[in-house]
Amino acid sequence: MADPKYRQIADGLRFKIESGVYPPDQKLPTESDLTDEFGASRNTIRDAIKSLINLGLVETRPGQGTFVTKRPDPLVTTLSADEVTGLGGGEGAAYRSEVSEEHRTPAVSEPDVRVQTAGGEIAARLRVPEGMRLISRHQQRFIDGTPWSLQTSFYPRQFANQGAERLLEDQDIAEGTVEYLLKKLKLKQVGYRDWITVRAPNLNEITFFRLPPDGRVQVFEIFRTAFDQDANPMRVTVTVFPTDCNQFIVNVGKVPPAKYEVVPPDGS
Amino acid sequence: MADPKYRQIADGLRFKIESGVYPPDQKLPTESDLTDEFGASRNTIRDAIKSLINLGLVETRPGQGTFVTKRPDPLVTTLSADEVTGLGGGEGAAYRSEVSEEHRTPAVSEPDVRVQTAGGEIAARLRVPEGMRLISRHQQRFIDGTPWSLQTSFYPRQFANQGAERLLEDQDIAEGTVEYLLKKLKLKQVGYRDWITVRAPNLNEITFFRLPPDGRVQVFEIFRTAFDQDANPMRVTVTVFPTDCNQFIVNVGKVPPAKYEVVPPDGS
DNA sequence: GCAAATTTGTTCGTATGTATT
DNA sequence: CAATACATACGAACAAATTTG
Repeated sequence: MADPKYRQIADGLRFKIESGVYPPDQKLPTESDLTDEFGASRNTIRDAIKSLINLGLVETRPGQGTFVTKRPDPLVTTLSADEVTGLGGGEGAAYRSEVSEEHRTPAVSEPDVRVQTAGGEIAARLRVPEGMRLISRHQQRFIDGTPWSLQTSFYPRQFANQGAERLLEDQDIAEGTVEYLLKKLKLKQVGYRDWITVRAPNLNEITFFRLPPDGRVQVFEIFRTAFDQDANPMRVTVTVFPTDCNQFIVNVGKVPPAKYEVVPPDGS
Repeated sequence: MADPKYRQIADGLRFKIESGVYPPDQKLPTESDLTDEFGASRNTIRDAIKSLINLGLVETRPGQGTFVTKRPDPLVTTLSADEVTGLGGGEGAAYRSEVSEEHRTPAVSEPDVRVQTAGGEIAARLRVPEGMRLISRHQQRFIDGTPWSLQTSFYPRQFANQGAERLLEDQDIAEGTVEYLLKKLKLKQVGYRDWITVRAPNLNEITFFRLPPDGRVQVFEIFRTAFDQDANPMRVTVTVFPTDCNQFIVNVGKVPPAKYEVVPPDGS
């Protein structure tokens, strides 16, 4: 009798879900049925169900019931450069998203461009003093019309004075900023580092991605620092994705395409 | 008056936390103080605090109070191979963990070795029929004595018959399995693919990592498929890390060491 | 070292609101 | 419109952990 009652109930339901007694999309008994089944009050049943919601195992729909969740097809994004096209593969226009079925159509908003001062996080990655002026270019990305990622790129403000004026214009740079900066500033991107973190979403992100407001769905935050031929950071791009429908691939060395590894539902 | 009261309270507290009125480690007012401050019942206050817990903003300690969380130093692991040592950097003995201070000492348990049949997930990645017999080698990894990761590697069962008998022994393979398989089976690992996902922890993981049992701290699950010189999968390694104290780095092309990018607390 | 006070954790009861069928 | 099912909110009681006197 160590565990509290709501946890015992949660574990009991969890076992039934994970062992397939309640398969995905199945409706669980109603709260009042569970009240009888477990001999607990409705509030205690609800505490148990809340913890299953936190685990992502079930979702509740007012007026309908509680249902075992079925995860949506994940979007898979490759972070490493394409072996064939070489460095920068997937850069500029968008991250490449493979293993996503062909009928998926990406879209990008026009950038929201600002001049702002560098905060600690960005300043450290760009290796500039805190408070320096930066150009930030913020874009929203969609796939099949649904919000997919939020992306912000930061460049030193002086890039615009040194010939890359279009960084300050709120229009997409069609050839990609990698090409553009090479052409205008002779800055050649020779590599990049992706720094992958996971955190709770902020209010903006909850709104944009339409996440549950309690923050149980977290987000990837990926910091991409791009380096020029002198090994200096030339750009920092921060991209945010919900964790519940995004996965990432990193290829190292010689590897075949990922298509072969697409996987049936469930596993472990 | 659209939002429910507990959410308004949560947003109010959240704002105070994010704007620094309540800095990290600060104790929030007690539940009964908040009851007076917001004119809500204790249960409603508790609902608000629960949602802040889900967001990872606060933690409660029975008998003490509610405190603004302070995130621990993350462990940063590089997934891409080392530029200098070439392919396989960080393989065999352990993933490399850089930017972790030098005084951190890793440890690995002896492997738990089994012969089992391939499930869908692993079978697809190893490109073998489901139900085929596999050798699994499971290890627990620690840093400074605290649980860090759970790792399981899968190999085709017949590798042991073809000369790599030690795969079946429950002892660490000191030179690393990459070297061992090259020596014994002439299988040269020419590359690997890491597939990065995030999910809720299962009961094993909650126990091992000592995560809160409600699953609000999720885990990275990284599938590493290693390929041989014929572009066939020779190994699948699944590693699980808690997301709250682990981050990952991917280097592509020519990049300087990551040390420069270590970042002060907070940011946005 | 112990008892009291403080603070959060669990459980129940009850009432009312809102979404769906 | 009525019935069903989940969501929110309040009140109350006791338990468990911790600090304080």
